[in-house]
Amino acid sequence: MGRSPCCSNEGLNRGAWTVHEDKILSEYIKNHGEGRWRNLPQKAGLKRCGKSCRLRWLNYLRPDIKRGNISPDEEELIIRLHKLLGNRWSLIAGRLPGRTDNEIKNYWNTNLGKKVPLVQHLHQTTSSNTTATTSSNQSKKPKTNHSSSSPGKAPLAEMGAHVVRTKAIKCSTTAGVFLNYPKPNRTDEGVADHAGGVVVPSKDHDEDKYDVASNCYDINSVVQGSGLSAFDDHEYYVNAQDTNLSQNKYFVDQMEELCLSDLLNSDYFDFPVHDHNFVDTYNYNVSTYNHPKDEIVGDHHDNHDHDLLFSQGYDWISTSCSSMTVIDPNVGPDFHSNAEGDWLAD
DNA sequence: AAACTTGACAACCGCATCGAT
DNA sequence: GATCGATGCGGTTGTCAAGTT
Repeated sequence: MGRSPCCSNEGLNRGAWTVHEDKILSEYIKNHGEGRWRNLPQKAGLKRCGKSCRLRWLNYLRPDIKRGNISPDEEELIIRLHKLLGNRWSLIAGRLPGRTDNEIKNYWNTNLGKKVPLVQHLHQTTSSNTTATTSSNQSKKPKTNHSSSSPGKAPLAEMGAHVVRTKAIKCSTTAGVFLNYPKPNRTDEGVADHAGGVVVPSKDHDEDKYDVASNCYDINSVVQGSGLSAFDDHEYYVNAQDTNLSQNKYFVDQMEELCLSDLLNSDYFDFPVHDHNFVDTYNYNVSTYNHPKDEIVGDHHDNHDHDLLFSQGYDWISTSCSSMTVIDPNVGPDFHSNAEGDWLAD
């Protein structure tokens, strides 16, 4: 019944790794590379389960691990990313070069989970009164006792934090909703930059993805269910190797300014327009946004500054326009949003 | 100084997802 | 399309050091 454990525990070491074990593992991976974790212990001569080896390598032995205290900048970024992404530790870690998901998770649980509710509360009480009413009731709840092991969960819910709710699906196929990326105006010449738009599910096709209980929308299921090409987080917007803190902060700024989750959590059902002209605009732009490993976009360009987005967009848009509402501030006439960034205003 | 509490972090576990067949 | 092994993710637990009583 059920699946068998990844490895038999018989005769295997558990608990803290010794220096000797670390050395064996490091040497083995240096010579043979990562992967094939299940067979690795046997081949390397370690009495550990493959999972344990993988974890040890990823969280501790990897050469690019950044050691030392979390800087204030990193802390701020963690807080903001957590507000946007929730407990998607691997995604958050992807924006913090050299940090591991485990490290960030631990840091959150022991530090930020306790102090962030206070910070967010202060921010919320001084910000404009545009948040959804569903969160306001929750924010008035007295602070409850939280398990020490997961202090980050309840405060977010109580604060009505605007988390993009997603399934705990693998990072490599996590869907993204991207805001404010450069994309073209349609002009006589063809392409010019302006503020980006938002892609949201359409009511007709994706209503079932809406979680009424939590007043959230399951972005992943929307994208997957719509037959869309999902974005590759690692490559598109969580590539630690290609990013730095300031870039990542910019990324978060863009997300926050437009209150992504407000939009998703609120009244997008009322958005009226299926703008196929805009879809055409995107298609027009596809070749501008290239990705190193992109095989969908035929043309290749040097511009990797924008490889955050749309290298798979061609397929994404062209195959799914019938089930998507594409919102563009410069195209659609009558958009409304709760978002504080009011480019969707009348 | 001993007992107890708390914090920090490493490690484990179960499950979801991917990708090959 | 179904199955299964490999992998990755997030929640949870275990352990130890530091701080407090």
